[in-house]
Amino acid sequence: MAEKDMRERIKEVAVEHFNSNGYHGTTIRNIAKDVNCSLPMIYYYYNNKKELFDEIIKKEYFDLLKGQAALLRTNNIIDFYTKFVYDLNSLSNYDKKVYRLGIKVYLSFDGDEELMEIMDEWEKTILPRHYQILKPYLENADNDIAIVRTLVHLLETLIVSIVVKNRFLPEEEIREEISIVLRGCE
Amino acid sequence: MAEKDMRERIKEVAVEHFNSNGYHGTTIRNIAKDVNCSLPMIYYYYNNKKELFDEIIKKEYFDLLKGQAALLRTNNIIDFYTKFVYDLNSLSNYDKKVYRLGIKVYLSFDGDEELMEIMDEWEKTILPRHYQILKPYLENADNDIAIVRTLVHLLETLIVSIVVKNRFLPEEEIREEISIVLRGCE
DNA sequence: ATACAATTCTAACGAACGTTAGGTAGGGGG
DNA sequence: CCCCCTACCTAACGTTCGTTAGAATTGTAT
Repeated sequence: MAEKDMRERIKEVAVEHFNSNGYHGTTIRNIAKDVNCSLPMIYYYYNNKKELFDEIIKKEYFDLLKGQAALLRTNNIIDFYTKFVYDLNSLSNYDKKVYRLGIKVYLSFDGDEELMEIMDEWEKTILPRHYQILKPYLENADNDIAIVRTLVHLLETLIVSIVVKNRFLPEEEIREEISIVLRGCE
Repeated sequence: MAEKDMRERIKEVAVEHFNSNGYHGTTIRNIAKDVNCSLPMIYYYYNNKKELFDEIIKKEYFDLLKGQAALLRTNNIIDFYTKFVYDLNSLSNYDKKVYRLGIKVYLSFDGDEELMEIMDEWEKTILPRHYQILKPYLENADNDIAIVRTLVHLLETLIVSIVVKNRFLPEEEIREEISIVLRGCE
């Protein structure tokens, strides 16, 4: 009967519900209804509601982030960052929802203290990572750290636009904005 | 017995709860407990939970936004935007929470369709407004619209940092980032 | 065929939810 | 003194929640 692995189907539907209604707004009953299984089925695969939510953030979301962070870069830094953002447009619906849910927790709009701490740890790695990427292109800038910070801030909004607000951002607009911040670097 | 107007006290506590636990995570009982009043007291002043939430967004949040939008500007555009962001640091705790809650609805992490539509209407006014402010300083730029868009995007992240993540942003950092985007304008 | 484990179910538990019915307390005007 | 309105209460309604007990079903190895 199962078209896919039941455990996976539950997680997919859960992502949808947590995304639309938040942790507290999501009910196990509604998940079960959409999965087309009985209610205790959920408890067969996940010990409780929180464990289901945690697995989505800890596994799915961070897998996504780490995949992104490991992208190889071209030799043109503006191309690289443009592609980095633009490719978010074509993320699968599932990945987009996972991403959105992660950002929700990152902004402490959902989830709990424990997940927030994991987010904080990750956040600390962001600036240094981009500084490493950009360093070669910023050698003749006196405000290199500020430029990296500004770029990361801009990226954050662009990511939110695509993933959270579910807008499509044209490549040209992304390139324009990144170019404005990285003006003078090449 | 009432130190303040009861209706106002309920709203203040409600802001706190909606902020920490979201709409679905907030219970009328817990609000009543923190207000130190009985449960039906809430229903004496507000018809139901949703009306309480809606009043916070529709009145408190948009009052805040409109107050911000009406700020007078100095003759130095970088000073103006730096002050615009920096002043968010010293928002009252209540206002900060209202702001945070508004952004949560804006990102459709909470609230309902109806509130989202109000947010969309507001959002449409943002770019034109800043374009009007910046136009005089951008006359010799060919990508003026892109610069305005980039600045608004940067502002969004800075606002989120202060209001949502509850960080303090030093004036100098704000000024640096805004200057990078507005490089060449004065 | 039979035994056993993995998978899925029906039914129900207690607790907490939003909301309401119907009361009490107190003060100001007649 | 009594009436009535405002402000507040206790108690309960019906519903839905997360979770579990325990049985039915299915698949698989012998």
